[in-house]
Amino acid sequence: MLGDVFQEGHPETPAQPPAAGPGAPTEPGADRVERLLAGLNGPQREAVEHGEGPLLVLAGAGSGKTRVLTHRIAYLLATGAARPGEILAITFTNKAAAEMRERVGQLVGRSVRAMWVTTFHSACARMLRVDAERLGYSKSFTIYDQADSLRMLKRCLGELGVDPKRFPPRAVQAKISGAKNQLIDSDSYNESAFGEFEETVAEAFPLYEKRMREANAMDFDDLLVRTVNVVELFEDVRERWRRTFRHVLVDEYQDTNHAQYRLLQLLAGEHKNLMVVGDDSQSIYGFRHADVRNILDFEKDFDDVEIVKLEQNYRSTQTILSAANAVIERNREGLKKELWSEGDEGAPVQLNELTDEHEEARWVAGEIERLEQEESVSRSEVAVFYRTNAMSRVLEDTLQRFDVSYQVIGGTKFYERAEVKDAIAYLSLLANPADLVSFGRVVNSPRRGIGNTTQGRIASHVNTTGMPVWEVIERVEEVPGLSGAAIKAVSRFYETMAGLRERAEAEGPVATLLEAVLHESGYLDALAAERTVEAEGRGENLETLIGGAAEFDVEREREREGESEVSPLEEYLQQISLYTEQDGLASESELVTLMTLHNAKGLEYDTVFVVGCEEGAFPHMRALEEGGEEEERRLCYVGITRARKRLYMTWARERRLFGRAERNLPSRFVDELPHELTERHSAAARSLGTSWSNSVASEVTPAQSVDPGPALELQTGDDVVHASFGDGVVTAVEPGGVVVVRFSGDGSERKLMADYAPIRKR
DNA sequence: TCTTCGCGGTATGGC
DNA sequence: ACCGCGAAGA
Repeated sequence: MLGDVFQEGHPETPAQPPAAGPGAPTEPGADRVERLLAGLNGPQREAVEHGEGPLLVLAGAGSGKTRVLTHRIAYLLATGAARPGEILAITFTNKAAAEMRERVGQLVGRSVRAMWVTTFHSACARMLRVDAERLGYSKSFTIYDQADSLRMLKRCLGELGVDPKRFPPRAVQAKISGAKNQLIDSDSYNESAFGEFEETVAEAFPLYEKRMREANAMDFDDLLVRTVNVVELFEDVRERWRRTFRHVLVDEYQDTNHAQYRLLQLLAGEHKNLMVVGDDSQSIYGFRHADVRNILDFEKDFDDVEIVKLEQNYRSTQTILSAANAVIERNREGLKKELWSEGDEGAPVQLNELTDEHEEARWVAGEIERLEQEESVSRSEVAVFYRTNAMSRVLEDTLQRFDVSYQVIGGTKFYERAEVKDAIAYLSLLANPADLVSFGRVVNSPRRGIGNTTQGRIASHVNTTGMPVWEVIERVEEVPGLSGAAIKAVSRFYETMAGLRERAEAEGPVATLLEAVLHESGYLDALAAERTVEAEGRGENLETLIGGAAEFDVEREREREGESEVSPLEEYLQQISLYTEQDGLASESELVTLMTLHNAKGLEYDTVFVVGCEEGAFPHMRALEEGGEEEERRLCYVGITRARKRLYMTWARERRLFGRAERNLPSRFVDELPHELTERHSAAARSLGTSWSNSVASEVTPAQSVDPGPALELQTGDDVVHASFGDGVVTAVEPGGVVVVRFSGDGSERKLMADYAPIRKR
């Protein structure tokens, strides 16, 4: 669904797997049920066949949990226990939702269309489109992402005269978000606020809520909290959704927070048809207030819970599983589970020490090339995981230089680019005339001579009168203190927008509207006038955006034959505001996949590299400070268990952070791996000539043969390739790792740091 | 009002 | 190493 906007076409799913056949609907139920159960192991079958009432499936990594969920849904349909429209299946990420939808579709065909298979946030947004008016929002409320919400909060803090140096807006935002996820409102927060900082938060909290409501906007937390509010406050709403969702299924239950838990209780507390699937060992979202206790206490929270444990792993080699088990065993908290497999022993875990992040990246790139050439490993079956997004940059640079094409999941997202946010903000303002943050974003972009002063006066007029910003600019002459020039500029802006608004209200295709917006606002003209490569790139991004909108239009036409309660524009905005780039770029193409460990959950690859395994980086220092060692270890467990056949863990002795070189020890998690499962290599020891570690098996460094290796090895006469200067030849090697290279392109001779310059041997 | 420059904070993770 | 913001200049 969401994900489809940018996914390759629509693989118009033939939707009928061999099992169900075209005759499925008329096939006797018993047969269909038998086919659904065939191929499931004992515990899996038990979970699928579960009758009414709460069910907890403790599913170890790779134990076929999605299979159980999808088959359970199909089973409910096949046995007549539920109709498609009565199913609510919740996951945490859009990617997981898209996959689940696809796989359910393969089992049950087009009836998947009537089901709600989505994320918590999407489900809530959808429910709120129906009922938000009960809480004083209009249906067309805007969803603010973290950046938008921060802008709003900064505005509020400014209004209160809070010094941002003493009370960083981000910290205030985190506090408010934390409170909301605990379902603590601003009044109760105020009562328990302690100390200067919390008292400041207690002051900002209600104002922020007020301004958000005036802007008819919700942040991500609001989506959950407001849904809980509306379901809790209004009996008819509660009854409606309870009747609608007679079966609720939740994936990754270990990652639910209190608000989500409460919502599930409200929706499923009565009929109790709640199936939750999860693995406490993979609980890695404490930072966004997920509470492992939810899964640990599920048995106590509901009566007559059936528990099924899935421990047989169908994914990884025994070596990888043993490594995972060894790591997770160190945690004190958690339910005992032991993964086992009928599969092969497999290759040992490869541990590699490198001198710095550049060498690490080169090593990974070289090893990917070697695997491809010597073991015919497809690049699409290779993934590189890192702890923080910042680590992707060096990897990206290096892979590019090695001509290894890759895709990055997450990270700087398409929808977070300035030009894309601008375009969306125009649309948001058209859909929601009170959207002050979007107004602030677009009113002077492109430049219209409406600067900070004018904007500030408009904003405070909005605050004092409580009128939507749209109405304020419609009657801009009433805003106190504005110069004649400012009034004129704002009026012109208003006229343009009013024309666009009429088009929006005609409810035509979103793509057409978006194009009109970009043209008539002068946005494209301003871009064109820049005449820079960057501006060109931004133009291309906007074209991509329009293309995506066009796909949305087609999809909407086809999927929902006009039975939607909201306008196409509103629906589009909702979709993309919850969309994060999972890059449908397709797994068929030969791309190596890069992502954070958090993003990796739920995925699997033949070959996995976990880079940056250093104390301080992973486990991350900030996480350790917050007492999150166990969560970091679970994150490591998640990373390890993604690998089917080959697992590499690498670390760099030195890594640049904020431009400063930091020396680090290998991650404690590396040391927690039993020696008999690993093979340890060190390129660092060799190139530096010294080693801090005796455990380095220096005779086992076969990977070096294809690694372009530490550039220190360059000799006069070597042919090299530089990322930007192209081909060249080494004319001299100087002490301190400096090489002199003459480039054939322009004949220039340059001194380069062999270790850091983007060069490699030919 | 807009643009440029320089400083300082930043980069744990995501819906 | 990069981005955003404020101050100062145009």
